Amino acid sequence: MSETPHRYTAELAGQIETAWQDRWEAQGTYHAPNPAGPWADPEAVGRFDDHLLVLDMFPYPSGAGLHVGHPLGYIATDVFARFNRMTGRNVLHCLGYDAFGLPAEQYAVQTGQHPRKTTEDNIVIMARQLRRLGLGHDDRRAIRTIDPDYYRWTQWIFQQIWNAWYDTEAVRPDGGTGQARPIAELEAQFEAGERVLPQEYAGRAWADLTNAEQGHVLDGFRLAYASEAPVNWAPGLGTVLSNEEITNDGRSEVGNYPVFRTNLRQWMMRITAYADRLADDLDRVDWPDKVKTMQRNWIGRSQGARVDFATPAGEAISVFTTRPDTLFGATFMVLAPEHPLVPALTTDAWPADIPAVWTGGAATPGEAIAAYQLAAARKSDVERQMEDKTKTGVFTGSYATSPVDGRQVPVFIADYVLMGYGTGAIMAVPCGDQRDFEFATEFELPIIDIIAPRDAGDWPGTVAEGKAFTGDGVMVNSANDTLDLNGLPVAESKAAMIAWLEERGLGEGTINYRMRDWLFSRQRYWGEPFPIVFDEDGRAHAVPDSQLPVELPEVPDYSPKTFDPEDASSSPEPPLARAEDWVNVELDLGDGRGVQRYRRETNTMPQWAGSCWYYLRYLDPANMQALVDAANEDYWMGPRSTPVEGAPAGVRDPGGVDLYVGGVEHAVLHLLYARFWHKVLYDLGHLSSEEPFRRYFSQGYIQAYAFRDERGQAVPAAEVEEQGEGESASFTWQGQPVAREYGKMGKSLKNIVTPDDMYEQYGADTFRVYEMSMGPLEQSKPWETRAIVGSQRFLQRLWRNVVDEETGEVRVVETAVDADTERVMHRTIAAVREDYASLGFNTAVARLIEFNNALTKLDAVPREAAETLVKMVGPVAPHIAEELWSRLGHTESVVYAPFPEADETKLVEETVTCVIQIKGKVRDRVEVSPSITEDELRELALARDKVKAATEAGVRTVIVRAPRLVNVVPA
RNA sequence: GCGCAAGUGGCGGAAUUGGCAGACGCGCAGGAUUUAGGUUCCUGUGCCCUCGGGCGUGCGGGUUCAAGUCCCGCCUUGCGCACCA
Repeated sequence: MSETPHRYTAELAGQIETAWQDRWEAQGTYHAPNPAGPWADPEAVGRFDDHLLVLDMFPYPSGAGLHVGHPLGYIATDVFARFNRMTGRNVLHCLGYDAFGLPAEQYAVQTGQHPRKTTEDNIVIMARQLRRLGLGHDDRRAIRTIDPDYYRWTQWIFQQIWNAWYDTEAVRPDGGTGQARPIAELEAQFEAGERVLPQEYAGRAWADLTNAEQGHVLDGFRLAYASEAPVNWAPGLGTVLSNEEITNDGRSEVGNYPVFRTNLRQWMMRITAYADRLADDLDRVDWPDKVKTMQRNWIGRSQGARVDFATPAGEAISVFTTRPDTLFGATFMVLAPEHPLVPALTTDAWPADIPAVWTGGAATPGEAIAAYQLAAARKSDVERQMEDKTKTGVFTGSYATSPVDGRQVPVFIADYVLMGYGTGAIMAVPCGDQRDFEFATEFELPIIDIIAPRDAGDWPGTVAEGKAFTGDGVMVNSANDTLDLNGLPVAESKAAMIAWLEERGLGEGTINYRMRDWLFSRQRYWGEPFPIVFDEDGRAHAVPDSQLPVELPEVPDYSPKTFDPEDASSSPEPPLARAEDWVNVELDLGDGRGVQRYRRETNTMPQWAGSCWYYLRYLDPANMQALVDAANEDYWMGPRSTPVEGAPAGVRDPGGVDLYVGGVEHAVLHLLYARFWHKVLYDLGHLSSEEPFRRYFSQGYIQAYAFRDERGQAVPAAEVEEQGEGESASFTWQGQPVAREYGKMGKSLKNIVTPDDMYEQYGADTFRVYEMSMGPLEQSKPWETRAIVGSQRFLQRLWRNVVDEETGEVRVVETAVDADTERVMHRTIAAVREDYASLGFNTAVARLIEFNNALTKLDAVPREAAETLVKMVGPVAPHIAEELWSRLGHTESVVYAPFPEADETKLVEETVTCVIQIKGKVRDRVEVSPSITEDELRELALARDKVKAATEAGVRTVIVRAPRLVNVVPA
């Protein structure tokens, strides 16, 4: 038997932790009351001063289980949530599962096991791992996207979006312009003749259109629409992907398969309608600048003009330019190889007197164009990246007409112009654009300088300089009979040019976006079915609310048909298409048409669908009448009275989740999609908040070292031994040298450390404290298992300060706290409060350790000091805090105990150390009263021996910053 | 190439507004307790030193009585974007 049977060991910690976890669960300790809805408890809500919604990114329940990196953010939000509970807030914190997803489906394909089974098994494992961490989650709200009660609302939201159009003219209640509105209102406008029909139906009245034609018109406006468009097709995955899911080198983010552009009929979300608001409203949320920038770049808004160049083919070439001011310098045009006008512009024979390089060595333009198009199509994006950026292209044989001066400019095709951006065609201004300059040089094209640097008398011109001039300057060579830009600066010239073009119908000022609409359908089994059916004419109809959810059918085979990853000519075949009985149905949609035969949509929604809005369901998960009761949404997420820090003056607060913590890998995808859906729901009147995430904090990652032997094989990191230190350190495994690398934790790297290992060896509280003390939350940092003992020692000392290790008796004394300890205590309270509130958990833990160490040095710990410390430890190490709190004689949980408040009057020191510097170097120290005056301190300092010795030649100046510093500068 | 962030002991990291660089922890060294190991406790721990002091926050300049912190120029690493018209 050990001499210290009541020592805080991993084993005892484990007993304490699981016991408290059971108690919390049984008592519903973390249930947050709602003001309305099925759980309405306004009385309980009324007992709180304020409310707080804390959110973690929605986890996917991976079969691999968690490693020690995963809980970092969950612990951080838990500490923050617990701290806020202790300051009197009604805190909503919970976690559900983003449970649709590719891995479960792929596993199902391999094993024949239903993905639901795999997914649910994984959730059980993950839930156990997370529960053991002691997170203060409201377990009633642990929703799962795969549950029909949940995806019923995912489908409902889809309907809302499908049944809406974007009215760019509408004025919102918040004063902004542009709003989603029900499609029925658009139909009414057409019916009443208030809105002109699209060009296709020009001259006809709404009533004269057939049903199908009316449907077609409306489909052109819906925010969710099916369209035949170029999409990213990954034959190896058997599905199409959104632009956001494609890596820089043109492969799938999942699985790294080649992706091809193919024309397919697919569901799209009209996210581009929201481009401006998505960009502008970033100003109103508190997010890292880095993430805001990434979203702005993705949206890629640029201001410029559309300009038309007449061509012999009849149809003009329309280009987008951000520099309409440079139109006089346009000396040629370039179309993307896939541009639709290319065939019409390709002439039968080369014009006379053209440089040989224009022809690409071909006998006719047709041959040259065909060869170039083929080469461009064959090149994957990867190959385009790898090649050096020498400009290539061929001449079409045609000339376009410059709208400003009638010059004939040759039209080329070249792969440096992308079909996917702008209009897929550019006017090339070699003097002002480096790419155009390079092309012009390569193809012996004229270069006209139309902008000169300001005050540059002897500027030799761009040709002499060998590069385009892209700086600010003044216009030259830019005039015709009715427009003279010469001498004007850039900004004025742009405005003048746009006005001139618009007057003549040659172009117009416009805004272009890089962002495209969001491809929303996938050819997979394990996702939400679309609540859409097609009638025998092929028209899409929404399944009415009353018939939701449209549940996933059972199928014999979960896999979409996959193909040779390189087979670009293949096309998708979704697994649901094989469920014939499910696909072909007779339904009464309640639209007056009675029972009809329909075919169900066989694509499913992407994984983003369920994760786009889960935070709303957290607010009211049991509500069967609405996705969230309006009062609950308003309570938890409604706009706050003051805008976030850093928001421009005068903006309204958009509301949203008070704190969202998660990795930056979702900066564009999830965070953008969720914002889009949220804004649609706001526009349609379902929400009071305009943004989903009022404050987003991007956490760092916990990384790890991995070791490889000389053959490059990973060896178990836990068994590697280190020799030496610093730069001369070397590593061996079983005596053989191994090389260290730094990066992710992964099975194949043999460096995974799991939370379960840590619970077993140290306990959950120790693990929590360690993760929080490793460094700032936003920083990535390496995991080092051996350092965790520091956190264990801290909790052991804390335990020992309260509990006798031999007898198990509480050993605090009922005496008053001495003045020194009291000062340390109040200083700790002040610092820890501030640190917890600002997510500075590493420094909070450091303060707690300092205070605990101070108590350790006392002969006996006074109750007040112990209780204060226990309360402050509560957020970061909740189990030991509860246990000590209870042993100290409290019957109520410490979870809602008021957080200690610092007494200002107790913070003041009796004396402070004043540093005496001579010429800025510390040369002496003296204890002084904190209230010493500047004059007193100056005299005191000048009287010191060291100062006298240094100032024999006199004093030049003395800087006094009472009471902490005096700096004497000798003459 | 463009943009952003970061470089502090052997390691992770601390340092309101410019005002004692290295809090706290790991590791390491020494001591006490212990048969021993472990544990626990105490002491020390930036580098150099002739023990007066000198030098130190990626590098080089600058501003200042005073710079990790501000300014200019570089270097390195990480992240994002990348022929975006």
